[in-house]
Amino acid sequence: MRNCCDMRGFLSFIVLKLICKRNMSGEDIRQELKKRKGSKPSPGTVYPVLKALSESGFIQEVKNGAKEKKYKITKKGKNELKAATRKFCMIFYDMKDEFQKRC
Amino acid sequence: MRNCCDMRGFLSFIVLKLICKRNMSGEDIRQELKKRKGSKPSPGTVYPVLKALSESGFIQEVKNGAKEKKYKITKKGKNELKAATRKFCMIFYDMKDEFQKRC
DNA sequence: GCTTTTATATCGGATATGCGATATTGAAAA
DNA sequence: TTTTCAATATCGCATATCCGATATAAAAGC
Repeated sequence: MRNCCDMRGFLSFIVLKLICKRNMSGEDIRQELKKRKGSKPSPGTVYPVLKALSESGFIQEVKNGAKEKKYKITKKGKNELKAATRKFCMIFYDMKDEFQKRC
Repeated sequence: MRNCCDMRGFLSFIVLKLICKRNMSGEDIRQELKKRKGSKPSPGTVYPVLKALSESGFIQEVKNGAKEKKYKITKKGKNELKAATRKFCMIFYDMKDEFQKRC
């Protein structure tokens, strides 16, 4: 997640955040993003992100015998997410109020 | 702000949000982003965004006689911001908690 | 065993973003 | 008036993103 929070490409950030909450597969992630965004990201969008996160050591495959690969976040990934979250909150500082209004 | 919240390019979103809070110039915005991000975005980053927002009718130049151009948000810009904010909150739903922890 | 379906993987390409460099403008200072 | 400086403006470019298409693989159903 080299350039996370450089103002473009928050996808890997979100994906890492999602996997942090619970182990997820590529399909799980596509589903979840469909719920949030309205549109389901294409396979060519999601899988390369998973690969990159995996190669960076931020997530790790959980073997469950099935075709579907679930990923879990690693220690390293948690640290990365923490740092990215800090940045995110600084950048989108104002959004705090919006969330409060809404939730 | 055609593609706001398509997961890349949140800069125009932030800029619109900032200008909504108070009238700002390009320099003001660069300063504010430096505070938040750590690095000051280059002129080539900020001014084209202002131009685009202006051409879309989301912001409007405020004549103050000075060299510095202040922009204010327009009615149309407010609507756009509102819609974008709604999307933002849906996508980054989880971040609500983070903000609460932090602020 | 064969077909269908579902999930994963990869590749090429279009796109827009953000930067650096440079030019221009206008105000203030000298 | 000229110089200096700060803010704005524009241009070309490298880059990463995300998509669509396609391929592979594995499970399920028949």
